[in-house]
Amino acid sequence: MSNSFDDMPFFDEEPGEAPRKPQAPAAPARGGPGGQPGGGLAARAMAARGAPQRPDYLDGLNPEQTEAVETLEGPVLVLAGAGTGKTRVLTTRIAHILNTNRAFPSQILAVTFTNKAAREMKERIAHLVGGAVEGMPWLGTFHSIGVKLLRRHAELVNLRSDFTILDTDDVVRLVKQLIQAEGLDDKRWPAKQFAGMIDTWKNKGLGPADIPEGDARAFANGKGRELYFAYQQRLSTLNACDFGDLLMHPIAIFRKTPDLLKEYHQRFRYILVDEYQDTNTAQYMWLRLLAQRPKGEPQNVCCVGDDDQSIYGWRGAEVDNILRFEKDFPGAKVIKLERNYRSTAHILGAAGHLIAHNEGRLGKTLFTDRSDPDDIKVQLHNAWDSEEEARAVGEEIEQLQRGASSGKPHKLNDMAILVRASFQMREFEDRFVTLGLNYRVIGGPRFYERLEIRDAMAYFRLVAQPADDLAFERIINTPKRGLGDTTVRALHDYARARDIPMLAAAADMIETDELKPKARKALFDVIQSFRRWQERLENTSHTELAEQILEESGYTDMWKADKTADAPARLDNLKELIRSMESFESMRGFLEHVSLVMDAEQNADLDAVSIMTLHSAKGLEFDTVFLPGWEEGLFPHQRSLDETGRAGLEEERRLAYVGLTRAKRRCHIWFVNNRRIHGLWQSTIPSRFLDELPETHVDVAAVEQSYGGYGRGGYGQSRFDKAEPFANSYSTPGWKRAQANRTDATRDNWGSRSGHAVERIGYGEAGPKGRTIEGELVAKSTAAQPSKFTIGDRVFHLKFGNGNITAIEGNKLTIAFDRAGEKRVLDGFVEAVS
DNA sequence: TGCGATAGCGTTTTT
DNA sequence: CGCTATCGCA
Repeated sequence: MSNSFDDMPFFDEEPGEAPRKPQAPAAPARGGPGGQPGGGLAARAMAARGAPQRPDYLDGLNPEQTEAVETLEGPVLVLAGAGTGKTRVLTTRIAHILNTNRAFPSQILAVTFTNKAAREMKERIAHLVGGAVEGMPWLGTFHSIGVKLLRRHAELVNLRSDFTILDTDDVVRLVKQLIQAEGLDDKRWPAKQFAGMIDTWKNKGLGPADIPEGDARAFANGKGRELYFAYQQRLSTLNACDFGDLLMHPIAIFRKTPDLLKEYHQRFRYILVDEYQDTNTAQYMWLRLLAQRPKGEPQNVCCVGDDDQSIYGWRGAEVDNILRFEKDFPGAKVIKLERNYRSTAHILGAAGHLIAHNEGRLGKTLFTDRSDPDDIKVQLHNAWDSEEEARAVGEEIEQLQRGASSGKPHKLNDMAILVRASFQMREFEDRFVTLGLNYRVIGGPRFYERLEIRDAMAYFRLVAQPADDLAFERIINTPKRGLGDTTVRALHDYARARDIPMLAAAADMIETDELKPKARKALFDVIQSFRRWQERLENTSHTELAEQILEESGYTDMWKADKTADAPARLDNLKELIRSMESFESMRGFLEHVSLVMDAEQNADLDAVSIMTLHSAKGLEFDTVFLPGWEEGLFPHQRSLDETGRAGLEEERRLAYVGLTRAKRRCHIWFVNNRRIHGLWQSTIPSRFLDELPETHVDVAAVEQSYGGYGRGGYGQSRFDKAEPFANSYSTPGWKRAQANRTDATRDNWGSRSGHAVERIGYGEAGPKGRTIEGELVAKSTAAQPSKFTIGDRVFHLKFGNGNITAIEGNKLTIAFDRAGEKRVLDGFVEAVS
């Protein structure tokens, strides 16, 4: 097999992706009417003759990839490291199944986590097999496939097939109503929290009857279970589902009707799952049900994932699913993909060394056999504070853009800033605005989550699905029609008493005299409007209807009359919404799309730096990556350590690994000495992850100090406080610890360092109460202690210098600094000056 | 009903 | 500190 790609533009693409030969004329038409899936006679004949034509799409795959593509019988686990061509394997495998006539497109179940991944996969398969594959009806996210199953068999779980899918916002509102209906204080028992609990339960595959007693008691004076039951009951009445149900209901259906399950077994000859490390328990159960086969029949399940990139444990993903694969699927073949086509040796070296500090992993080491004369080590920088960090990153970006260092200009599109928490983004944005540097923020508030979009959608939903009470309540008085709380409550009660939708209740009630004349008239008008719109549903194009609804309801007028600054933008968004409906066949199709696919495309034309969280960076790659904020408490994040201990630490480390492995050529890590958190300046110490990076692959860039400096007695004991980090190779505590024994809790200077950090960071006395993880003292947030200072005291602060205390509030001091002006700081950061 | 004051809170995010 | 959500008042 030709595995050389010396002639390829370096680092630009994965191997076989580059020199794409003219598409094979091959891509045989398969499965025409009456065609037999197994019946590629010509192909078989050819194979029989012993001169199998090796299909084009297999060219350029390395041996492991080839094995992963060609091992079609029996369970396969592909452990695909970052940048090892995972998607390529998955898509080629599907192409191979189709091309060898082993199955029709409709007999392949391929599951992804995001719609984006599903979309990409479809495109790539189409490309591979020459665009001939119409179908792949069962390629999609767990949820979208769940919907599909559920629409077919809704009646088995007491739904109608036109059920609505509620999003988080709807769910919270519904839960709130239930909590209030129980006569509970919704401040003491926040709906949001309970909605979160329901979601967690459903991720674990637990219905109201299955949740642990402890969980059930923990909420609402022991009414947790009751509330959960009530919630499910209410969903059923509303003919609605939440996201969790899209997994739970299919599971219930399969369990309840084995015959039906058997049909699906016969249908799905091949099952593929992407990002297997991210599956939660419910998804796992779902998969197990579908993957079962009678003894003797092969389980053609192929799961692809990377345990080192499991970063969603906090939302229910069970890494254990991937770690356990061989037990779950006896006889499974495990294929590791470790040859990396993305990053330079230095970047891989740094990332590999870091991730080796984790215990619970299957163990892979990425390598590249390409050598780059320009291979740059990972650059480690320090800045005095986050402002300086943003300034310096901005400068570096401008230099790259100008081509200052390497001669050729770099595109902003090839650069990204990956942060741990979104509050970090702001400083970069501010800086880039002043510089006039284009940037784009990935993630953040989404198009379909905006108020005006949600309102408009509620109108559409109610027209298409008159039983959608949540939509009804949302817009019945938007724009204002004089249908306030009293009216809505009356309608609500009336509807609940008769078990009918609120819209129907409204139609009833205008016939009675229960409402005040004014409300009655207003309600009458709205209902007339809805009747009108419903009639048009059949014979008017959905985009036209949508426009009419927004016009006639007075919704657009409402925003036109609004003189707040963002009103014009909202009107634009509404237009955009209508425009985006054009690509759908019907209102219903559109609504379904929106409930499942909440993302909107970004403007790809603009050359701009990307700013996003590490989480949303998974799966992406950039030439140059900036990783700011590597400080204890932020990264690894304190809360992660507090809440999930060592598992949390390991997940944070995987996040760091994900960050590093996004970079193709250049990776810049930053840490600062001072960061403002919740409005208070806090001293920070370098992240322990920095100490876990190998000297051989990291350069410590010159530390520039704007002012101040470390000055008074080192307050971190990290080697990064000293002029010469990496004094001797592999002598760092982290590395030694990893080498010594992965389980042994050696109390090296980690403990003292973190303990020290605790003091300086001002989290209070960690002291004996601090939690210990593997010999590392983890800072524990504790209540503030009264300050030892008094107003008027003269104090010294590392960042701001000398000043006088003007106010004290617990351990928070307001100080008028001689140079820096008035600031609020924690008292742990200042020293009395005599 | 609508706005201004204020209490509370402050990782990560998909579907 | 800055955002949001809710409350109380006009």
